[in-house]
Order: sequence, then C-alpha cells, then structure tokens
Amino acid sequence: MSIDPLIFAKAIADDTRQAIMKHLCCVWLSVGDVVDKLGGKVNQPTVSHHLKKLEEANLVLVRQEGRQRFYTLNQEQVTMCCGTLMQAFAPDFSVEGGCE
Amino acid sequence: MSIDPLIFAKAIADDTRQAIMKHLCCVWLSVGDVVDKLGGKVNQPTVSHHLKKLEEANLVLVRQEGRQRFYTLNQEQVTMCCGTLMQAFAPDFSVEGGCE
DNA sequence: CCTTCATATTGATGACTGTCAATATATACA
DNA sequence: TGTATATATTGACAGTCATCAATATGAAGG
Repeated sequence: MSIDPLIFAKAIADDTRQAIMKHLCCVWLSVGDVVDKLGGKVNQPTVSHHLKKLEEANLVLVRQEGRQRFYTLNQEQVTMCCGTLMQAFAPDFSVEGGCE
Repeated sequence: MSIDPLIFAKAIADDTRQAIMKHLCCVWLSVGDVVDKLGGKVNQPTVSHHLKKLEEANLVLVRQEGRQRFYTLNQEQVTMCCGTLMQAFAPDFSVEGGCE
C-alpha cells in the first residue's frame, strides 16, 4: 500500500477530512452517520468526496452492508505514514537510526 | 511551539517544500544553496516563499550570517508533529495508549 | 554614500481544490 | 416492476495557493 509522504500529507491537509478521521477513529460509521457527526457543516456529496480521497490514500477501511457503506479509520496506515515521515524528515529521532 | 496537525499537514503538503525539507535535513544551507539544489525547478522568490511557510510552521531553524540566511530542518518539530498525528489518528498504535 | 550581493516582498496569473445543487447509481423491499 | 433509501458522480463556482517577473530591503565593502 502507498505510503508516499506527499499523498499522505495532501490527504490530511484539510480541516473537514481531519474532522472525519477523528470521528472514524476506533468506530465504523456509515456516510450518513458522518454527515450527522459533522453537524451540518457540509452536505452528503461533500462527505462522499472526502471519504473517497481518504480511501484513495488508504487512510480508511470500507465495508459494504446492504445499501450502506461503513468506514473506519485505518490506523495502521497512519502509523506507517508517520514512520515514513520520521525516516524522511526526522532521521535523528527515528528508530531507524540517524542521518545517513 | 505550534503542533496543530492541520498546520503541519498543510506545510508539508507540497512537492517543492518536501524537496526543500529533504535538502535541509542534517545540514545548514543558504537560500541560494537551496535554489541550486532544486536544480532550476523553481526560482529564488519561490524558494523564499516556501521557506517562509516552513518557518511559520516551525519546521525549519534559521540563522543569519552576514547577508545570507541559513536554514536547516527542525527535526524535533517534525517528531512532535508526528507524535501528535499518532495520538489523534492512530491512538491504538501510539505510545500514549489506545483509543479512549 | 554608492555599489554589489543575498534575500524578501509584491502583484499578477494559472492551477488546484473544497463546496454545493442536481442527478445518477445501486440496493432493499413491497 | 416500481418505489424508497443510501451513497456516488457531475458540473459549476469560489477560494486558496504555487509560481514567476519585477521590485524592495538590507547588509558588506570600497
């Protein structure tokens, strides 16, 4: 799975998407649930759009159930991306060892 | 210092800025040096602009010397930001402990 | 002071992107 | 088959942002 730092950064570089990610942390929510959680801040197509972007970055896991789609945060991908960021931009603090 | 995940994400969500950060890793470079390292991809004002953005996010350290300004990557800030990201979006994998 | 060199700022422009309204797709159920 | 519900897609629009050319700032040296 992709762990390109740029793709990861762009995926999380948005207010609404970070809010969605927080709501999807440790729990499965349908698209409608997410829309509700955001409290009228954005509408359903916008949420779908953001979920698609997060899915493209492998930052959410999806499960279809009837006519609903349930999403949850992919913490493992977040972890790998943060590891990649550390190796690239903080090698002296990374468990992988210091600057080459 | 600011470790807002959104500010961090926006700061690193750019190709050129990530390239600059890589070049500034473990070394001090003047603005002109950075321009050279980027190999004609962008010009001096653009590099200045990006360095300012990185500085605003506290992702680079600056040292003035004569009429030159030397920049280096602030690995400690990167480390803190990654920690904050982990706590927010990967609590089950974070050293701080699992989902609340 | 004046010139030179390094960097920063300004203004303009084009590209990207988040948002919404409208519509399409697709699944369940009668 | 037809209707209702959940989600995705499309097209348009506005705001953001990366980039450049031109210019300004500021520091060193003669």
